[in-house]
Amino acid sequence: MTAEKKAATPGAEDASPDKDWPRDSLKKYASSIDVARVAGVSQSQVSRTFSGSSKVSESTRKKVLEAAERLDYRPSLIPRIMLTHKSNLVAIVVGGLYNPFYSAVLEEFMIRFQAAGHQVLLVHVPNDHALDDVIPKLASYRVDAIVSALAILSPAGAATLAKLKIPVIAFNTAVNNRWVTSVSSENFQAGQTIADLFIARGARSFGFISGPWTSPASARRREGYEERLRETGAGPPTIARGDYRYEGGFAAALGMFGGSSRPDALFCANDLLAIGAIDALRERLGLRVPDDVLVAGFDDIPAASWASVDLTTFTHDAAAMVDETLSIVLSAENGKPLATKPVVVSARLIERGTTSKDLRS
Amino acid sequence: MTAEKKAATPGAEDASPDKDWPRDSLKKYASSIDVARVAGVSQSQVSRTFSGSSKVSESTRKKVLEAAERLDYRPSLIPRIMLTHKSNLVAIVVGGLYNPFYSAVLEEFMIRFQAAGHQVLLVHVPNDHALDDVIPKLASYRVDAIVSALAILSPAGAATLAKLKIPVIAFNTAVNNRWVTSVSSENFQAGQTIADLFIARGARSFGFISGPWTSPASARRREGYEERLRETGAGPPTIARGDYRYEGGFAAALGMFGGSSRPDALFCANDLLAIGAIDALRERLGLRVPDDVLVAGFDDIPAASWASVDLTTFTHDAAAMVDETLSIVLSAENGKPLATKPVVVSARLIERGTTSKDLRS
DNA sequence: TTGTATGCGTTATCAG
DNA sequence: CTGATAACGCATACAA
Repeated sequence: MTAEKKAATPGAEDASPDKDWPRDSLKKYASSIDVARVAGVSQSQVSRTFSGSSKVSESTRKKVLEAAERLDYRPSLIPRIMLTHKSNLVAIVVGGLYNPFYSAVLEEFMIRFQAAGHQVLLVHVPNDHALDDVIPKLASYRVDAIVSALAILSPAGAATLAKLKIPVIAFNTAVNNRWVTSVSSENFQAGQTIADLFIARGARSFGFISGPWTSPASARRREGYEERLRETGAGPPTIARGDYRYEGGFAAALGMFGGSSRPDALFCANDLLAIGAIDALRERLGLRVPDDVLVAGFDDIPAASWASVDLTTFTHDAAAMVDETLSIVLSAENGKPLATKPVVVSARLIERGTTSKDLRS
Repeated sequence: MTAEKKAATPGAEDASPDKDWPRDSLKKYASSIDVARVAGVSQSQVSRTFSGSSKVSESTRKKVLEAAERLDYRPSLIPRIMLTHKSNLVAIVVGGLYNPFYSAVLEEFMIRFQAAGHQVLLVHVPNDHALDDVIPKLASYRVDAIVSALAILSPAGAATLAKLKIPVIAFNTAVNNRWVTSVSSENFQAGQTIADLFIARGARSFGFISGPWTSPASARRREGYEERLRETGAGPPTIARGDYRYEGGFAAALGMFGGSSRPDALFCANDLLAIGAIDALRERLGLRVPDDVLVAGFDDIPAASWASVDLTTFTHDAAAMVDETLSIVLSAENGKPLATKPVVVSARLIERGTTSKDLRS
């Protein structure tokens, strides 16, 4: 049966003209074969005209372009994926965009990847565990690489990813192996730096509001902070757990400063927590920042520089993060294994109003 | 030549066993043929096992699954796209994620689309004009639909889209035709509502800080505001142009309130502008909000509910927006033309502190 | 139930 | 420079 169609092809150029297109309703796009037929050339020439790889005479080129225009032809990239085993698709996995920092990084990535000729497949996973549900989908779309902006990436999740043999770049994760490269900011150093700053401003008692316990980034910032406090002979900080959100910072600060003894310097694992904490101090507890309490955050989200907030914080070197990631992805495309060392990009202190007071004065 | 390979297939199951896989370095994934060979069944059976559409005997099913496991087989979706002319890919076009409202909507979309079995291709375009560069790419990836969160969509851009015969859902655009459906909030009514509220609070002179002139959403909000002010006999509002960003609101407010005559009620086209304006009033001009000036915004971004901001604003019915969009996309997939009427979802007033004062008291 | 053959829309190879 | 043809990996109609 099907052989019949085939058999008819040899002389088909001039066969049933009405059979040209409105055949099946499924077909939405003209194919190179359709174009070829209309232009009166071979399909190869159409392909060559659009890929530009090979030479085509000006006359055929013109005929092809005309026919293509008439049929609204858009070459499909799908078959190419099959042939080359490269989709030019990069998946970005995010767990939530409520933190403006992630939005900003995501945007940066989109721009850069597009510029490099990649398309971005955006994937949302509510939590680390759900990763297993999404991964097969990504593999099925043959993404070239996966960038995980997930705050946390469990060893189990990492294992799932590793099985796919797809290069993975993960932010702020402890995992790092043949298929997973970790990219983080200088979290530990930032913690140290803030401790130094607080001490220089005359602070005597210290507080820290963390992200989720599972967040390596939060843990590292805290470690640096605690270590430096210990080194300088200051007492250990009071710790409260937040969740990286405004509300978490607000509630944690209420708890930490509601009692009798209160810290006079507070480091928060991110800006959202810090802003929540500041609001709790000012609006609910009647404390002044920085006159009574020094506060610092991390991320340098847009709100941190608002006049009413003016928060001391750290900027990630977003450009470097993206650069590194991009180069990892690109080199991985040549089949090379990933760099085996975690990548660390700088975090720069931005001093603003919330630490501008010398507590001894 | 190639025919030889083909000819060899019949008895190939037991042929050169080393030829099994590490053939070409390009190939990263096992194919259904590889699995079939290892399992000792036909490729069809592998396909059937994974698609689940047809019946497969328990014994073969088991053999197939085992082989697949051993080879880390992940069925590719790419060929299916070719067969069905459906990619299950939906493109979301964004112009910038600096506005938390967009991030939130984007996240909502991702979640819903994924739940509906679609993947999201995220595309960034710096401006309306650049849309033309990106569209062909999207067509080449055979996306099923395009959701444009671009604040503006020019008629030219719309025309480009229409040629592709890809369903487009655009937010807050004036365009609406066979291929482009517009989805917006009740911008006009919101403008009226705010005017009413200001008047009820005893305001006498009014101000408005707009988004970019090209933004239809901003224009509609202003129109409703102005119309109601006119109806009630109040003077026309002082207008300043912002750009939907904090800095724009800050600068615009400085200009509008820096002179001798100043409005005592200010409506801003979005929350970011409003927050910028408030900061300018409080931190730079020494004015009190709401005691001296009432302020309202639009979007209900997270920061609007921060204790230090406490901004009166409007929430979009994000869930409805996504619902509508999703149903449009899904129905369009059956080849039906798009709904010809623009979709309007409700905007609900959220009264907060920045309008809590009665100016006459 | 299972196997065979064919097509989807490209690119690459190989003859002309 | 041009045309035929073989893949790529899967789904499906058809035959067995």
